[in-house]
Amino acid sequence: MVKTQADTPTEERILAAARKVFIAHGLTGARMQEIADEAGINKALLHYYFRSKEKLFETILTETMQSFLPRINAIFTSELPVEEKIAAFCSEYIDKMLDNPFIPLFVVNEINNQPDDFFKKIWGGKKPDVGILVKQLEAAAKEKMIRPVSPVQLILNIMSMCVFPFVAKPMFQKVMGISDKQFRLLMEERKKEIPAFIMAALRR
Amino acid sequence: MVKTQADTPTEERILAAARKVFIAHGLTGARMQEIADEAGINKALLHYYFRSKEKLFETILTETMQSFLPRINAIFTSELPVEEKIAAFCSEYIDKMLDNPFIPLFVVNEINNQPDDFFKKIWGGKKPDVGILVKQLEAAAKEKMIRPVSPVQLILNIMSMCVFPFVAKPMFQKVMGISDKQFRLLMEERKKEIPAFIMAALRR
DNA sequence: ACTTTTGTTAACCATTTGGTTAAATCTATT
DNA sequence: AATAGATTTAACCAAATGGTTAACAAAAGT
Repeated sequence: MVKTQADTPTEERILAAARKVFIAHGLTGARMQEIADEAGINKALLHYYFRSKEKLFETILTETMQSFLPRINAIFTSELPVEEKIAAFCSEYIDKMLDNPFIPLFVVNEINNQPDDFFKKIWGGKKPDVGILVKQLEAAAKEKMIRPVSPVQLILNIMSMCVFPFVAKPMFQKVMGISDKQFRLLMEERKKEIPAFIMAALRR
Repeated sequence: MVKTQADTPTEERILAAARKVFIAHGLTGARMQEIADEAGINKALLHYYFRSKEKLFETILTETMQSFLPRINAIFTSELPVEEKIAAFCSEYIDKMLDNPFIPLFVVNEINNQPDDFFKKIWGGKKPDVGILVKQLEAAAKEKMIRPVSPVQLILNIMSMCVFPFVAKPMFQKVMGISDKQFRLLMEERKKEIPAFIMAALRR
């Protein structure tokens, strides 16, 4: 006899349901009852396994960020040449977001609601280190490989072009009248388009 | 005798307070009591002047969008040459957002929460028309003025670079350790930086 | 078999929240 | 001044929500 749902451990079912509901509605918007229903269990069990809404949320948040940050950090701190580093970053980042399109907006919102809590809980103090990239850019500019640029502005540009389309996904889809499938194709295209665009702007 | 607050009409005080609270917390997060307190009036007055929370919200939303869209639309549909059009758009858009840094995230969120309602109420059906810009880009590419580009990708790039820094403002400030004043300076810089970056990427 | 521990549930509770009401106060108008 | 109309307030209400409790079921020791 196959119990496709019932035999997965309760705790995992809760986490899966909580992720879904929290990402859809955020911390304040999410309802404990909806999480319970989604998991197919009694609401009291949520408090049995995780003490409170906040605790449950924190668990999801940590878990989510852990799936993002390490690889990004690895790329940033690697010694890849600038061009490859940018390409790797864009490709990796966009791939991750294609798997979880709602995460960027979710993260941005939570940072907005409790900036201090967020960073302590998630990054344990170690921000992504862009120091190496900055040095690489300065070196490349000195060797006349690229035009001199403000590293801060460039990093802002790269991040913006990668992340914003996901934050504004519903808006773009509505304005441009494109389906989920078409959106995904556009983003796949961007994995090469953005690095090409950036390098075209940098080369002298 | 000067009553700096008391002599502004009640309705205006409500609108000002509502804008502040709604923009800070969004539709669901905002509390009617907080709006009343902020306006220094009794909560029942909110329902006396505007029937419900939704109605009040809709008023603010419409008002807010009306301060954004017309000028943007004007630039988009104008016959300015590509380069100037892009420069004008960035400068205008960033200026608007510098005056209301919270609006982009606010708008993105509300679109996410009720995509259909939003567009009907706000745009009355007429989306910003990028048709002219697309034709200009194709023409410029044919005349070898710029490299051929996917207009959709380019527009995505422009919008992203202009808007995202405001959506992610708290995050950037935390990560890069910059003050409000410094952030403003960075954004002022971007009004020229972004068009320059884009044109450098486009020119052949 | 029985006792203890763990897992699960329905019913309940206190607080918050959008919204209402009836009485009070203020402002014209006659 | 008296009346009518608009404005404002305190008290109240019903629904929703995070959280608790006490009783019950299922495993796990013994």
